[in-house]
Amino acid sequence: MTIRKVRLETDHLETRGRLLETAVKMFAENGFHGVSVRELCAAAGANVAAIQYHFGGKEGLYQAIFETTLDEDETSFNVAMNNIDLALKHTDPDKKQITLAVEMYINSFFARFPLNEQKRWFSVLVLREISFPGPGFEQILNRRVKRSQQTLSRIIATLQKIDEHSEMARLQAHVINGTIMSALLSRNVLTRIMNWKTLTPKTLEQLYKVVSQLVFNSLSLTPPQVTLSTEK
Amino acid sequence: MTIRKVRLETDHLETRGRLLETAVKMFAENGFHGVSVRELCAAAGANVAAIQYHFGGKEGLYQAIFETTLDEDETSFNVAMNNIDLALKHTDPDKKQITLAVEMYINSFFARFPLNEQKRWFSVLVLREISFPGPGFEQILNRRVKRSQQTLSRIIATLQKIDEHSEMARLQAHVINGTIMSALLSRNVLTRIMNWKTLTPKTLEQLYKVVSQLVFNSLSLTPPQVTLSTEK
DNA sequence: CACAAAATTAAACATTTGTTTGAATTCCAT
DNA sequence: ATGGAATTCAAACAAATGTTTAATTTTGTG
Repeated sequence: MTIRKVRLETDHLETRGRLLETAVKMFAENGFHGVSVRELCAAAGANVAAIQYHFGGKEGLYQAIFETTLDEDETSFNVAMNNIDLALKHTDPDKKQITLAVEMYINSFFARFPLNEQKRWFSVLVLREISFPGPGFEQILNRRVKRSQQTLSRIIATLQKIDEHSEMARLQAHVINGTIMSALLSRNVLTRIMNWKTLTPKTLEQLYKVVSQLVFNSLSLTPPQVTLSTEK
Repeated sequence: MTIRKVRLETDHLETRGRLLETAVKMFAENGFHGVSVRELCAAAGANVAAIQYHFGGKEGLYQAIFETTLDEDETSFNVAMNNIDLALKHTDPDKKQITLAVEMYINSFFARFPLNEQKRWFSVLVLREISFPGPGFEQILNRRVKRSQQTLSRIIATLQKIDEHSEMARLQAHVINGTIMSALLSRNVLTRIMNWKTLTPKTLEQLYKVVSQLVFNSLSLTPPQVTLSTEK
Protein backbone atom coordinates (compact mmCIF):
# COMPACT_ATOMS: atom_id res chain seq x y z
CA MET A 1 0.00 0.00 0.00
CA THR A 2 1.34 3.40 -0.95
CA ILE A 3 0.60 6.31 1.31
CA ARG A 4 -0.29 9.53 -0.45
CA LYS A 5 2.13 12.14 0.72
CA VAL A 6 0.68 14.87 2.86
CA ARG A 7 0.92 18.26 1.21
CA LEU A 8 2.70 20.96 3.09
CA GLU A 9 1.10 24.39 2.98
CA THR A 10 4.10 25.65 1.06
CA ASP A 11 3.20 23.37 -1.81
CA HIS A 12 0.81 25.80 -3.41
CA LEU A 13 3.89 27.38 -4.93
CA GLU A 14 5.76 24.91 -7.05
CA THR A 15 9.34 24.16 -6.12
CA ARG A 16 10.66 26.38 -8.85
CA GLY A 17 8.79 29.37 -7.54
CA ARG A 18 9.70 28.70 -3.95
CA LEU A 19 13.37 28.45 -4.87
CA LEU A 20 13.30 31.77 -6.66
CA GLU A 21 11.49 33.45 -3.82
CA THR A 22 13.87 32.15 -1.18
CA ALA A 23 16.93 32.77 -3.31
CA VAL A 24 16.19 36.47 -3.77
CA LYS A 25 16.19 37.00 -0.04
CA MET A 26 19.19 34.86 0.74
CA PHE A 27 21.39 36.12 -2.08
CA ALA A 28 20.45 39.70 -1.21
CA GLU A 29 21.52 39.17 2.38
CA ASN A 30 24.68 37.16 1.83
CA GLY A 31 25.75 37.49 -1.77
CA PHE A 32 26.25 34.81 -4.38
CA HIS A 33 29.16 33.12 -2.65
CA GLY A 34 27.65 33.56 0.79
CA VAL A 35 24.80 31.15 0.15
CA SER A 36 25.16 27.40 -0.33
CA VAL A 37 22.71 25.42 -2.37
CA ARG A 38 22.07 23.23 0.65
CA GLU A 39 21.01 26.06 2.96
CA LEU A 40 19.01 27.51 0.13
CA CYS A 41 17.15 24.31 -0.68
CA ALA A 42 16.54 23.62 2.99
CA ALA A 43 15.06 27.07 3.45
CA ALA A 44 12.92 26.64 0.36
CA GLY A 45 11.81 23.17 1.37
CA ALA A 46 13.25 21.63 -1.76
CA ASN A 47 15.63 18.85 -2.56
CA VAL A 48 19.27 19.70 -3.28
CA ALA A 49 18.92 18.40 -6.80
CA ALA A 50 16.06 20.78 -7.53
CA ILE A 51 18.36 23.66 -8.44
CA GLN A 52 20.08 21.60 -11.11
CA TYR A 53 16.79 20.35 -12.43
CA HIS A 54 15.01 23.68 -12.66
CA PHE A 55 17.83 26.12 -13.35
CA GLY A 56 20.78 24.08 -14.49
CA GLY A 57 22.84 25.07 -11.48
CA LYS A 58 23.45 27.69 -8.83
CA GLU A 59 24.45 30.36 -11.29
CA GLY A 60 21.46 29.56 -13.47
CA LEU A 61 19.19 30.16 -10.51
CA TYR A 62 20.94 33.44 -9.79
CA GLN A 63 20.47 34.60 -13.35
CA ALA A 64 16.88 33.40 -13.38
CA ILE A 65 16.10 35.69 -10.45
CA PHE A 66 17.03 38.67 -12.57
CA GLU A 67 15.34 37.40 -15.70
CA THR A 68 11.99 36.70 -14.09
CA THR A 69 11.91 39.73 -11.81
CA LEU A 70 12.98 42.12 -14.54
CA ASP A 71 10.40 40.57 -16.84
CA GLU A 72 7.63 41.13 -14.30
CA ASP A 73 8.70 44.69 -13.69
CA GLU A 74 9.47 45.58 -17.29
CA THR A 75 6.17 47.17 -18.24
CA SER A 76 5.81 49.35 -15.19
CA PHE A 77 9.42 50.46 -15.54
CA ASN A 78 8.97 51.38 -19.17
CA VAL A 79 5.73 53.20 -18.46
CA ALA A 80 7.45 55.25 -15.78
CA MET A 81 10.35 56.19 -18.03
CA ASN A 82 8.11 56.90 -21.02
CA ASN A 83 5.94 59.19 -18.94
CA ILE A 84 8.98 61.16 -17.93
CA ASP A 85 10.12 61.43 -21.52
CA LEU A 86 6.62 62.59 -22.41
CA ALA A 87 6.75 65.33 -19.81
CA LEU A 88 9.86 66.62 -21.55
CA LYS A 89 8.53 66.31 -25.09
CA HIS A 90 6.91 69.72 -25.13
CA THR A 91 8.82 72.10 -27.31
CA ASP A 92 10.91 74.12 -24.90
CA PRO A 93 9.44 72.71 -21.66
CA ASP A 94 9.32 75.08 -18.72
CA LYS A 95 10.70 74.51 -15.24
CA LYS A 96 7.41 73.26 -13.91
CA GLN A 97 7.39 70.40 -16.40
CA ILE A 98 11.00 69.54 -15.66
CA THR A 99 10.31 69.62 -11.95
CA LEU A 100 7.50 67.16 -12.52
CA ALA A 101 9.81 64.93 -14.51
CA VAL A 102 12.39 64.87 -11.73
CA GLU A 103 9.71 64.15 -9.19
CA MET A 104 8.48 61.24 -11.26
CA TYR A 105 11.99 59.97 -11.64
CA ILE A 106 12.79 59.92 -7.94
CA ASN A 107 9.39 58.47 -7.19
CA SER A 108 9.99 55.63 -9.59
CA PHE A 109 12.79 54.44 -7.34
CA PHE A 110 11.18 54.98 -3.98
CA ALA A 111 7.81 53.68 -5.03
CA ARG A 112 8.98 50.59 -6.81
CA PHE A 113 11.67 49.50 -4.44
CA PRO A 114 11.20 49.23 -0.77
CA LEU A 115 7.63 48.25 -0.07
CA ASN A 116 6.66 44.77 -1.12
CA GLU A 117 8.83 42.30 0.78
CA GLN A 118 9.92 40.48 -2.33
CA LYS A 119 10.77 43.55 -4.36
CA ARG A 120 12.65 45.05 -1.46
CA TRP A 121 15.00 42.11 -1.35
CA PHE A 122 15.36 42.24 -5.09
CA SER A 123 16.34 45.88 -4.90
CA VAL A 124 19.08 44.99 -2.46
CA LEU A 125 20.26 42.34 -4.86
CA VAL A 126 20.25 44.82 -7.73
CA LEU A 127 22.33 47.27 -5.76
CA ARG A 128 24.72 44.48 -4.89
CA GLU A 129 25.21 43.74 -8.57
CA ILE A 130 25.60 47.38 -9.51
CA SER A 131 28.16 47.98 -6.79
CA PHE A 132 30.01 44.71 -7.09
CA PRO A 133 29.24 43.07 -10.41
CA GLY A 134 28.39 39.41 -10.48
CA PRO A 135 26.42 37.13 -12.78
CA GLY A 136 23.51 39.57 -12.89
CA PHE A 137 25.38 42.74 -13.78
CA GLU A 138 24.94 42.75 -17.53
CA GLN A 139 21.21 42.16 -17.29
CA ILE A 140 20.73 44.98 -14.81
CA LEU A 141 22.92 47.31 -16.81
CA ASN A 142 21.22 46.64 -20.12
CA ARG A 143 17.65 46.37 -18.94
CA ARG A 144 17.50 49.11 -16.29
CA VAL A 145 20.57 51.21 -15.65
CA LYS A 146 21.12 52.38 -19.21
CA ARG A 147 17.52 53.46 -19.59
CA SER A 148 17.48 55.23 -16.23
CA GLN A 149 20.68 57.06 -17.05
CA GLN A 150 19.32 58.05 -20.42
CA THR A 151 16.16 59.47 -18.96
CA LEU A 152 17.91 61.37 -16.21
CA SER A 153 20.53 62.67 -18.63
CA ARG A 154 17.71 63.94 -20.79
CA ILE A 155 16.08 65.72 -17.86
CA ILE A 156 19.34 67.39 -16.92
CA ALA A 157 20.18 68.26 -20.52
CA THR A 158 16.80 69.86 -21.04
CA LEU A 159 17.17 71.85 -17.86
CA GLN A 160 20.66 73.09 -18.58
CA LYS A 161 20.15 73.39 -22.32
CA ILE A 162 23.06 71.12 -23.14
CA ASP A 163 23.40 67.96 -25.24
CA GLU A 164 21.87 64.96 -23.49
CA HIS A 165 24.73 62.80 -24.75
CA SER A 166 27.44 65.11 -23.46
CA GLU A 167 29.82 63.89 -20.79
CA MET A 168 28.55 66.57 -18.47
CA ALA A 169 24.94 65.47 -18.72
CA ARG A 170 25.76 61.80 -18.29
CA LEU A 171 28.14 62.42 -15.42
CA GLN A 172 25.65 64.51 -13.51
CA ALA A 173 23.01 61.88 -14.08
CA HIS A 174 25.33 59.24 -12.74
CA VAL A 175 26.07 61.15 -9.55
CA ILE A 176 22.42 61.95 -8.91
CA ASN A 177 21.50 58.35 -9.52
CA GLY A 178 24.13 57.52 -6.95
CA THR A 179 22.52 59.83 -4.46
CA ILE A 180 19.18 58.12 -4.82
CA MET A 181 20.62 54.62 -4.89
CA SER A 182 22.91 55.04 -1.92
CA ALA A 183 20.09 56.37 0.18
CA LEU A 184 18.24 53.14 -0.41
CA LEU A 185 21.37 51.07 -0.23
CA SER A 186 23.15 51.83 2.99
CA ARG A 187 20.33 50.83 5.27
CA ASN A 188 22.66 49.53 7.90
CA VAL A 189 24.55 52.76 8.29
CA LEU A 190 21.36 54.78 8.09
CA THR A 191 19.59 52.91 10.85
CA ARG A 192 22.65 53.08 13.08
CA ILE A 193 23.24 56.77 12.48
CA MET A 194 19.62 57.66 13.01
CA ASN A 195 19.01 55.24 15.85
CA TRP A 196 16.22 53.67 13.88
CA LYS A 197 15.42 50.03 14.44
CA THR A 198 14.23 49.45 10.89
CA LEU A 199 12.99 51.36 7.89
CA THR A 200 9.29 51.99 8.45
CA PRO A 201 7.00 53.72 5.97
CA LYS A 202 7.35 56.78 8.18
CA THR A 203 11.14 56.88 8.25
CA LEU A 204 11.21 56.04 4.56
CA GLU A 205 9.01 59.05 3.93
CA GLN A 206 11.51 61.23 5.78
CA LEU A 207 14.36 59.79 3.77
CA TYR A 208 12.48 60.38 0.55
CA LYS A 209 11.84 64.01 1.44
CA VAL A 210 15.48 64.70 2.19
CA VAL A 211 16.65 62.97 -0.96
CA SER A 212 14.20 64.90 -3.15
CA GLN A 213 15.08 68.13 -1.45
CA LEU A 214 18.77 67.63 -2.07
CA VAL A 215 18.31 66.47 -5.64
CA PHE A 216 16.08 69.41 -6.50
CA ASN A 217 18.51 71.79 -4.88
CA SER A 218 21.45 70.27 -6.65
CA LEU A 219 19.67 70.91 -9.94
CA SER A 220 18.74 74.44 -8.85
CA LEU A 221 15.07 73.58 -9.02
CA THR A 222 12.41 74.64 -6.55
CA PRO A 223 11.10 71.50 -4.86
CA PRO A 224 7.37 70.87 -5.29
CA GLN A 225 5.10 69.70 -2.52
CA VAL A 226 6.49 66.19 -2.24
CA THR A 227 4.43 63.17 -1.35
CA LEU A 228 5.53 59.59 -1.66
CA SER A 229 3.10 57.67 -3.79
CA THR A 230 2.90 54.11 -2.53
CA GLU A 231 2.20 51.05 -4.55
CA LYS A 232 -1.09 49.22 -4.01
CA MET B 1 75.01 19.68 2.90
CA THR B 2 72.07 22.02 3.26
CA ILE B 3 71.42 24.47 0.50
CA ARG B 4 70.51 27.94 1.62
CA LYS B 5 67.21 28.77 0.05
CA VAL B 6 67.28 31.41 -2.62
CA ARG B 7 65.39 34.54 -1.62
CA LEU B 8 62.63 35.68 -3.90
CA GLU B 9 62.40 39.38 -4.47
CA THR B 10 59.01 39.39 -2.76
CA ASP B 11 60.75 38.41 0.45
CA HIS B 12 61.63 41.95 1.40
CA LEU B 13 58.11 42.12 2.73
CA GLU B 14 57.51 39.50 5.36
CA THR B 15 54.79 36.98 4.76
CA ARG B 16 52.43 38.77 7.10
CA GLY B 17 52.69 41.99 5.15
CA ARG B 18 52.38 40.31 1.79
CA LEU B 19 49.25 38.49 2.94
CA LEU B 20 47.62 41.73 4.08
CA GLU B 21 48.55 43.48 0.87
CA THR B 22 47.22 40.75 -1.35
CA ALA B 23 44.14 40.21 0.78
CA VAL B 24 42.98 43.82 0.49
CA LYS B 25 42.92 43.58 -3.27
CA MET B 26 41.35 40.16 -3.48
CA PHE B 27 38.68 40.72 -0.84
CA ALA B 28 37.84 44.07 -2.40
CA GLU B 29 37.32 42.44 -5.77
CA ASN B 30 35.49 39.30 -4.72
CA GLY B 31 34.21 39.73 -1.20
CA PHE B 32 34.95 37.70 1.89
CA HIS B 33 33.28 34.52 0.66
CA GLY B 34 34.55 34.98 -2.87
CA VAL B 35 38.18 34.40 -1.94
CA SER B 36 39.64 31.10 -0.76
CA VAL B 37 42.65 30.95 1.51
CA ARG B 38 44.40 28.82 -1.08
CA GLU B 39 44.08 31.33 -3.92
CA LEU B 40 45.02 34.06 -1.51
CA CYS B 41 48.13 32.35 -0.23
CA ALA B 42 49.16 31.36 -3.71
CA ALA B 43 48.83 34.96 -4.89
CA ALA B 44 50.77 36.20 -1.88
CA GLY B 45 53.44 33.56 -2.29
CA ALA B 46 52.74 32.15 1.13
CA ASN B 47 51.96 28.75 2.56
CA VAL B 48 48.33 27.87 3.27
CA ALA B 49 49.09 27.58 6.97
CA ALA B 50 50.41 31.13 7.08
CA ILE B 51 46.98 32.66 7.56
CA GLN B 52 46.34 30.56 10.64
CA TYR B 53 49.78 31.32 11.98
CA HIS B 54 49.72 35.07 11.52
CA PHE B 55 46.07 35.94 11.90
CA GLY B 56 44.38 32.97 13.54
CA GLY B 57 42.25 32.27 10.49
CA LYS B 58 40.59 33.75 7.44
CA GLU B 59 38.30 36.03 9.41
CA GLY B 60 41.20 37.16 11.56
CA LEU B 61 43.05 38.23 8.42
CA TYR B 62 39.99 40.07 7.20
CA GLN B 63 39.67 41.96 10.45
CA ALA B 64 43.39 42.64 10.54
CA ILE B 65 43.13 44.43 7.20
CA PHE B 66 40.80 46.95 8.76
CA GLU B 67 42.72 47.26 11.99
CA THR B 68 46.07 47.94 10.38
CA THR B 69 44.82 50.15 7.58
CA LEU B 70 42.61 52.22 9.86
CA ASP B 71 45.51 52.54 12.28
CA GLU B 72 47.81 53.85 9.56
CA ASP B 73 45.21 56.28 8.33
CA GLU B 74 43.93 57.37 11.73
CA THR B 75 46.03 60.48 12.19
CA SER B 76 45.47 61.94 8.77
CA PHE B 77 41.75 61.25 9.08
CA ASN B 78 41.55 62.95 12.46
CA VAL B 79 43.57 65.91 11.25
CA ALA B 80 41.23 66.36 8.31
CA MET B 81 38.12 66.22 10.47
CA ASN B 82 39.59 68.46 13.14
CA ASN B 83 40.54 71.04 10.56
CA ILE B 84 36.98 71.11 9.35
CA ASP B 85 35.68 71.50 12.87
CA LEU B 86 38.16 74.30 13.34
CA ALA B 87 36.90 76.12 10.28
CA LEU B 88 33.47 76.10 11.88
CA LYS B 89 34.62 77.15 15.34
CA HIS B 90 34.47 80.86 14.61
CA THR B 91 31.58 82.46 16.38
CA ASP B 92 28.89 82.72 13.74
CA PRO B 93 30.97 81.57 10.77
CA ASP B 94 30.10 83.06 7.42
CA LYS B 95 29.31 81.25 4.19
CA LYS B 96 32.86 81.47 3.00
CA GLN B 97 34.10 79.49 5.97
CA ILE B 98 31.37 76.92 5.60
CA THR B 99 32.12 76.60 1.91
CA LEU B 100 35.72 75.93 2.79
CA ALA B 101 34.66 73.29 5.29
CA VAL B 102 32.55 71.50 2.71
CA GLU B 103 35.37 71.65 0.23
CA MET B 104 37.73 70.14 2.76
CA TYR B 105 35.21 67.46 3.56
CA ILE B 106 34.71 66.32 -0.02
CA ASN B 107 38.42 66.52 -0.65
CA SER B 108 39.13 64.27 2.28
CA PHE B 109 37.30 61.49 0.45
CA PHE B 110 38.63 62.07 -3.02
CA ALA B 111 42.15 62.74 -1.91
CA ARG B 112 42.49 59.87 0.51
CA PHE B 113 40.75 57.24 -1.51
CA PRO B 114 41.44 56.55 -5.10
CA LEU B 115 45.06 57.31 -5.81
CA ASN B 116 47.52 54.98 -4.16
CA GLU B 117 46.88 51.47 -5.44
CA GLN B 118 46.66 49.97 -1.99
CA LYS B 119 44.35 52.61 -0.53
CA ARG B 120 42.14 52.43 -3.55
CA TRP B 121 41.48 48.78 -2.98
CA PHE B 122 40.92 49.41 0.68
CA SER B 123 38.33 52.03 -0.14
CA VAL B 124 36.46 49.50 -2.23
CA LEU B 125 36.58 47.11 0.68
CA VAL B 126 35.27 49.79 3.03
CA LEU B 127 32.38 50.53 0.73
CA ARG B 128 31.67 46.84 0.52
CA GLU B 129 31.39 46.65 4.29
CA ILE B 130 29.27 49.77 4.54
CA SER B 131 26.88 48.57 1.89
CA PHE B 132 26.79 44.92 2.89
CA PRO B 133 28.09 44.50 6.41
CA GLY B 134 30.58 41.77 7.12
CA PRO B 135 33.28 41.20 9.71
CA GLY B 136 34.66 44.71 9.21
CA PHE B 137 31.46 46.71 9.58
CA GLU B 138 31.67 47.64 13.24
CA GLN B 139 35.24 48.86 12.94
CA ILE B 140 34.44 51.04 9.96
CA LEU B 141 31.32 52.38 11.56
CA ASN B 142 32.96 53.24 14.86
CA ARG B 143 36.29 54.49 13.58
CA ARG B 144 35.26 56.40 10.46
CA VAL B 145 31.59 56.62 9.57
CA LYS B 146 30.38 58.06 12.86
CA ARG B 147 33.01 60.76 12.86
CA SER B 148 32.38 61.67 9.22
CA GLN B 149 28.67 61.88 9.84
CA GLN B 150 29.23 64.02 12.89
CA THR B 151 31.42 66.46 11.03
CA LEU B 152 29.12 66.74 8.05
CA SER B 153 26.08 67.09 10.31
CA ARG B 154 27.87 69.94 12.04
CA ILE B 155 28.59 71.66 8.75
CA ILE B 156 24.98 71.39 7.67
CA ALA B 157 23.67 72.43 11.06
CA THR B 158 25.87 75.52 11.09
CA LEU B 159 24.76 76.44 7.61
CA GLN B 160 21.06 76.00 8.24
CA LYS B 161 21.20 77.21 11.83
CA ILE B 162 19.66 74.04 13.21
CA ASP B 163 20.74 71.57 15.88
CA GLU B 164 23.58 69.37 14.69
CA HIS B 165 22.01 66.40 16.48
CA SER B 166 18.60 66.87 14.91
CA GLU B 167 17.23 64.16 12.65
CA MET B 168 17.19 66.64 9.79
CA ALA B 169 20.89 67.43 10.07
CA ARG B 170 21.93 63.81 10.40
CA LEU B 171 19.67 62.66 7.59
CA GLN B 172 20.97 65.27 5.19
CA ALA B 173 24.51 64.36 6.13
CA HIS B 174 23.77 60.73 5.43
CA VAL B 175 22.37 61.42 1.99
CA ILE B 176 25.24 63.70 1.02
CA ASN B 177 27.72 61.15 2.26
CA GLY B 178 25.91 58.69 0.04
CA THR B 179 26.36 60.97 -2.93
CA ILE B 180 30.10 61.14 -2.41
CA MET B 181 30.47 57.46 -1.61
CA SER B 182 28.38 56.17 -4.48
CA ALA B 183 30.35 58.25 -6.93
CA LEU B 184 33.46 56.43 -5.82
CA LEU B 185 31.68 53.14 -5.45
CA SER B 186 29.91 52.34 -8.67
CA ARG B 187 33.00 52.38 -10.82
CA ASN B 188 31.70 49.66 -13.06
CA VAL B 189 28.54 51.46 -13.97
CA LEU B 190 30.38 54.74 -14.33
CA THR B 191 32.97 53.44 -16.74
CA ARG B 192 30.31 51.72 -18.82
CA ILE B 193 28.03 54.72 -18.93
CA MET B 194 30.81 57.11 -19.78
CA ASN B 195 32.63 54.74 -22.14
CA TRP B 196 35.74 55.10 -20.02
CA LYS B 197 38.19 52.24 -19.89
CA THR B 198 39.33 52.98 -16.36
CA LEU B 199 39.35 55.80 -13.87
CA THR B 200 42.35 57.98 -14.70
CA PRO B 201 43.43 61.04 -12.72
CA LYS B 202 41.79 63.06 -15.46
CA THR B 203 38.40 61.35 -15.37
CA LEU B 204 38.56 61.31 -11.60
CA GLU B 205 39.04 65.05 -11.67
CA GLN B 206 35.90 65.39 -13.79
CA LEU B 207 33.98 63.19 -11.40
CA TYR B 208 35.21 65.22 -8.45
CA LYS B 209 34.09 68.46 -10.06
CA VAL B 210 30.60 67.20 -10.74
CA VAL B 211 30.23 65.76 -7.26
CA SER B 212 31.35 68.99 -5.60
CA GLN B 213 29.16 71.04 -7.85
CA LEU B 214 26.11 68.97 -6.98
CA VAL B 215 26.88 68.89 -3.27
CA PHE B 216 27.42 72.64 -3.10
CA ASN B 217 24.23 73.22 -5.03
CA SER B 218 22.26 70.86 -2.86
CA LEU B 219 23.38 72.90 0.16
CA SER B 220 22.58 76.17 -1.64
CA LEU B 221 26.21 77.19 -1.49
CA THR B 222 28.17 78.88 -4.23
CA PRO B 223 30.88 76.48 -5.36
CA PRO B 224 34.43 77.78 -4.99
CA GLN B 225 37.13 77.32 -7.61
CA VAL B 226 37.56 73.61 -7.12
CA THR B 227 40.84 71.81 -7.55
CA LEU B 228 41.58 68.28 -6.51
CA SER B 229 44.53 68.23 -4.15
CA THR B 230 46.48 65.05 -4.71
CA GLU B 231 48.45 63.18 -2.13
CA LYS B 232 52.21 63.06 -2.47
C1' DC C 1 79.25 28.76 16.91
C1' DA C 2 75.23 27.17 19.52
C1' DC C 3 70.62 27.03 20.44
C1' DA C 4 66.01 28.30 21.42
C1' DA C 5 62.26 30.95 19.45
C1' DA C 6 60.00 32.29 15.32
C1' DA C 7 58.59 31.30 10.86
C1' DT C 8 57.70 28.36 6.97
C1' DT C 9 56.66 24.10 4.87
C1' DA C 10 54.26 19.80 2.79
C1' DA C 11 50.95 16.74 3.97
C1' DA C 12 46.82 15.42 5.87
C1' DC C 13 42.37 16.59 8.35
C1' DA C 14 37.36 16.70 8.57
C1' DT C 15 33.63 19.44 6.37
C1' DT C 16 31.39 21.54 2.97
C1' DT C 17 30.93 22.67 -1.70
C1' DG C 18 28.09 22.19 -6.35
C1' DT C 19 26.69 18.57 -9.06
C1' DT C 20 25.24 13.85 -10.63
C1' DT C 21 22.80 9.58 -10.44
C1' DG C 22 19.06 6.43 -10.81
C1' DA C 23 15.06 5.07 -8.57
C1' DA C 24 10.61 6.62 -6.77
C1' DT C 25 6.81 9.51 -6.97
C1' DT C 26 3.47 12.75 -8.91
C1' DC C 27 1.01 14.63 -12.67
C1' DC C 28 -1.93 14.71 -16.59
C1' DA C 29 -3.87 13.49 -21.12
C1' DT C 30 -6.03 9.50 -22.96
C1' DA D 1 -7.67 3.39 -14.72
C1' DT D 2 -3.37 3.64 -17.53
C1' DG D 3 1.01 4.92 -19.39
C1' DG D 4 4.42 8.18 -20.32
C1' DA D 5 6.38 12.50 -19.14
C1' DA D 6 7.57 15.66 -15.49
C1' DT D 7 9.08 16.15 -11.02
C1' DT D 8 11.04 14.91 -6.57
C1' DC D 9 13.95 12.24 -3.78
C1' DA D 10 17.95 10.04 -0.97
C1' DA D 11 22.35 8.84 -1.80
C1' DA D 12 26.70 9.33 -3.63
C1' DC D 13 30.30 12.05 -6.30
C1' DA D 14 34.61 14.48 -6.93
C1' DA D 15 36.49 18.75 -5.90
C1' DA D 16 37.24 22.55 -2.87
C1' DT D 17 36.87 24.54 1.61
C1' DG D 18 39.26 26.29 6.23
C1' DT D 19 42.09 24.33 9.52
C1' DT D 20 45.57 21.36 11.85
C1' DT D 21 49.72 18.76 12.37
C1' DA D 22 54.41 17.76 12.87
C1' DA D 23 58.69 18.33 10.77
C1' DT D 24 61.92 21.64 8.81
C1' DT D 25 64.10 25.93 8.05
C1' DT D 26 65.25 30.58 9.34
C1' DT D 27 66.25 34.08 12.61
C1' DG D 28 68.19 36.54 16.37
C1' DT D 29 70.78 36.37 20.73
C1' DG D 30 74.34 34.76 23.95
